[in-house]
Amino acid sequence: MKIAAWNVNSLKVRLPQLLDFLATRQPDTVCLQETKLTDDNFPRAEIEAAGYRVVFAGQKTYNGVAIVSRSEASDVVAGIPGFADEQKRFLAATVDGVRVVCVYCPNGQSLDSDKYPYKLAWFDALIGWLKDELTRHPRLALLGDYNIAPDDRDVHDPAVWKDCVLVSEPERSRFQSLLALGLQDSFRLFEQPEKTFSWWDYRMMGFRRNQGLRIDHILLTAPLAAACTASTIDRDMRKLERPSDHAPVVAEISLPA
DNA sequence: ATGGCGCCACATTGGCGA
Repeated sequence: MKIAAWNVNSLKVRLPQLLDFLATRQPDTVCLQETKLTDDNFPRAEIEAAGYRVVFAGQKTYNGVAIVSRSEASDVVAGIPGFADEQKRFLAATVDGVRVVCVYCPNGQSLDSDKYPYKLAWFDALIGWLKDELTRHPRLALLGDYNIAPDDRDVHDPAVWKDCVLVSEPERSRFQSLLALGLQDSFRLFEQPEKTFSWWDYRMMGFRRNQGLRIDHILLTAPLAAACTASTIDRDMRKLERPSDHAPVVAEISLPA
């Protein structure tokens, strides 16, 4: 199966690109972030017409997550259980026997912002929930926009970004805690070209100059990682007219029947 | 020069993203 995560930065604007992505890449499951749509405005009919099902949790203007899948999603959970949060950033569902967890992790804005401790607390809640969830789901994939570049290899200019939000030690420590739960970074299971990123600033020709960060990830439990045959970042989607600032992250998994 | 781009909304400017 092919699974993907993509921060679309407004599904209203990016719907034609999503439909193109579904048609040309033929993924089985796609986790979307930053749909920026209330549920009553979600383009369910267009996605279903493309042969997919979809579950979603959205709000006006900001955030919003969705899981698009060929197969039906069951046991859908919106919001991290036990963590009170108005922001729609978390959606979990079981698809094809895999627990799919779609996350739009907080950005944090800057280390001195109120949004920064919220980001750390949000990750702590996610980690706490996962610890329990993993006991029930040996096949679990955590996909989305983590807003963390885990390593200096994931940063175009580590000196410029040193100690900034997205790379700070407390954030990277949260990412390491996810790995300590037994999850594996699918991208790093394979040899990868240097300076491969998933996000590039719209400004200053960030994409043309490849001034980016790798902040979108697909983490897999051991049984899925063992069955993972490829993990890539689909840079071509960033080359389109009016692109999202994020490119989709893709993992291919060959599970025994 | 702390800007630069893109998206959204009680819009023609400000909040936010990363």
